Amino acid sequence: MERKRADIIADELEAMILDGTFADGARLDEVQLAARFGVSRTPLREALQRLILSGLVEQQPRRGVFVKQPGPVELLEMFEVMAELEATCARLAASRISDKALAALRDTNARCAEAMENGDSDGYYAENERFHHLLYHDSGNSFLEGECRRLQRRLKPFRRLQLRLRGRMRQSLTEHGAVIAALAAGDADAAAREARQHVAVQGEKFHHLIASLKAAE
Amino acid sequence: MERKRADIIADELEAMILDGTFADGARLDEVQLAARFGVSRTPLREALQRLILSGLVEQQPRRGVFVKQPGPVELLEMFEVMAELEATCARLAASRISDKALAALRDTNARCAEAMENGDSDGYYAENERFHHLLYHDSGNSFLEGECRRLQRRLKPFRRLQLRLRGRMRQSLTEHGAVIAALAAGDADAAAREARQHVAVQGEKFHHLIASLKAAE
DNA sequence: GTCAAATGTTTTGTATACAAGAATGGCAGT
DNA sequence: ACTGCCATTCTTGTATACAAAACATTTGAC
Repeated sequence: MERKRADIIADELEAMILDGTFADGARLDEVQLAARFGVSRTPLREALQRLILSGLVEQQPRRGVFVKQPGPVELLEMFEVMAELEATCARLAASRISDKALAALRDTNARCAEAMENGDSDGYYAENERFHHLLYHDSGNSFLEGECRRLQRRLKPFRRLQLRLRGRMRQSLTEHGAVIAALAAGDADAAAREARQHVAVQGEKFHHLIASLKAAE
Repeated sequence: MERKRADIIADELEAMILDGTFADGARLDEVQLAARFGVSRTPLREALQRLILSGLVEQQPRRGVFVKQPGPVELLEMFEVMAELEATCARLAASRISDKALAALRDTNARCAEAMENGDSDGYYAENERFHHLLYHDSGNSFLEGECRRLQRRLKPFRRLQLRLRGRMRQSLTEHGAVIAALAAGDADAAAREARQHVAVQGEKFHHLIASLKAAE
């Protein structure tokens, strides 16, 4: 199944925006980008359409598309929704999860611990992401799973920054453990609470996040 | 701010799909539709792109796009997510809602009651929708509000069907009251529970509806 | 010198033309 | 009669050409 060029370009553009290749508010010039990718405007516009709908850029009719990096408020809102979505996954998983899936969660968290001990930040990140994806899946609701993945993907770059905070990995690990324990006990409310708490960005942490963002500019 | 033709076409196509103008699995022929709307393939393809991303149709590369009506399982999953999203709105609103907003909710529900007494099904539907949109807004999280509206819009046609069930309007009204009461008391957990229940019931009712429809055939 | 109108340029939105892959139908061979 | 292969045709994907709207610049009047 061959993907079309527009798909590839959309992915590349998305990566570039998330990587900060384009500044906030920068205009994405169609002809310029078309030349850069070696295609005509048609597939490029198709790619832009996708970015518009995913919310990464904004279109002003007859004027062009501009990258729209989320501001502090919007970011906080998205994290809040992410926390609630993951809480929902945990709540549903509490009564639906299988022993095998529970074991997989434990296994993944063990690998997180291992990566932490080795000081392997990238490895930790990968296993952490796996943990969350497993949780989404364990909700037993594939639509929910999809929505979670979508939002997580959007928040990825900001989440990654958070990991830099000192001691975050160890704390995160403990929180994963709490979620697992609640799931094992079949306690839906506790599982939801722990998962929400794990993702929620609050007070001081948020300030740090904003500060890192500014520092990264 | 002038909308472009592609936007209008996208809306019309969406309405047609939701109205059942196209059967499930039907192919949307580009040239045919372009002729029908009196435009070239370019804006039409743009409109199709939007439908693809909103999940109403599915694209098979090099083969075309096909309408993808959600099956019973997917539908139940979506209702479940809707219930949880609205529960989240209620939870957040419980600690954030203003007296004025609370009054607006009460007001809207009163109009629901009025419509019910008049046997005005359409009026009830409109005020009910307004009630839910107010709740989304009262979450104080505009990103969440947007996600809720998006999913609600997707579920609209199915939601509408279930109003036919006997006694549904009265029950719905009572449930709205319970949500309002919890919000007034500032009880986040209760508000979440009531809102979740209110929407979840719709999912269950949907089962009944499916059964009735099949029985009626 | 400044403001404004007009023209020219750039850029988006749309139409059409072209290329390539997939479906279809016929033909031959068994 | 049935199956496999080839050619034709149809459809999608991409490039280019055209139209119209926004932006910039220049020129003219006060």
